[in-house]
Amino acid sequence: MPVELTPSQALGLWHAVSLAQVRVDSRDLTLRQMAILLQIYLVPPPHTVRGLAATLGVTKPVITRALDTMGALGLVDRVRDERDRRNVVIKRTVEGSLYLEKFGDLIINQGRNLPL
Amino acid sequence: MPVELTPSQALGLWHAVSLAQVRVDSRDLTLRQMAILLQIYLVPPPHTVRGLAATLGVTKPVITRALDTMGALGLVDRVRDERDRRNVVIKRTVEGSLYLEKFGDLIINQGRNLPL
DNA sequence: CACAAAAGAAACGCTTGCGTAACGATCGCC
DNA sequence: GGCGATCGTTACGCAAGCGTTTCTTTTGTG
Repeated sequence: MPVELTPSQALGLWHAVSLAQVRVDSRDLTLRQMAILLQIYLVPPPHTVRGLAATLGVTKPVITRALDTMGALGLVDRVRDERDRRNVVIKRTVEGSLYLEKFGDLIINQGRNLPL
Repeated sequence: MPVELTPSQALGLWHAVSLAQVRVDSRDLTLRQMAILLQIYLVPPPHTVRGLAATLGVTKPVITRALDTMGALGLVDRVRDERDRRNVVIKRTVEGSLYLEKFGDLIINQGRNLPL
């Protein structure tokens, strides 16, 4: 189910959401961190460092650092894969789900209130 | 003209756009920087450091630094206000317009290609 | 004219992120 | 059992961001 947007709506929506999010939450995630977070929560598991790095087109340390940061914020969790102990499986958290749920609501509301 | 989105569409759109932007452009603007940039380009001028700080709910140095960075990237320009030389007026640039135009297209295309 | 107020920048010490390169742990396979 | 390959992390030197405070320039007002 595609979403059809005009250029003005597209940028206007991004503008309104960015602004609202900045005002409401001092956590200033980079676009990369946001992409990682959404990938983890919207795409079926399992997620690994290597897989995320390939998906995002960035190096592994970038993923490691983002997981450090977002782990400290409680947004994600890391668990060693017992079947192949070289791997780390990235887990979702309750707090992360809540964070994205609120963020989704924000998008919906800002979209609804777009100026005509 | 409001945009009606389901929770899945809202987060899915943000996910797809973030991912595509990360892959296509190594410039990793923070959410704050993006909010500032969009504010400058979507809201009628003039824009000042003080005004942006108030709009974003952040301190003035945050704006100064963001303008430094984005100025170095060619996305914005600063000009002293000749009518009140304490002020600095933030100007749009051709490169900044291009950047946002491409970004808008990206949003539109990702919205159009959202999974059903 | 003097002087407080205002705008923006710069300074300070700190934190976080970067890319590259090196590292330890673990696996698969001969 | 040994050994190259793979996975994630750590180390390194550096760039950029943060909040707070201080400074410089300019304005307006008594």
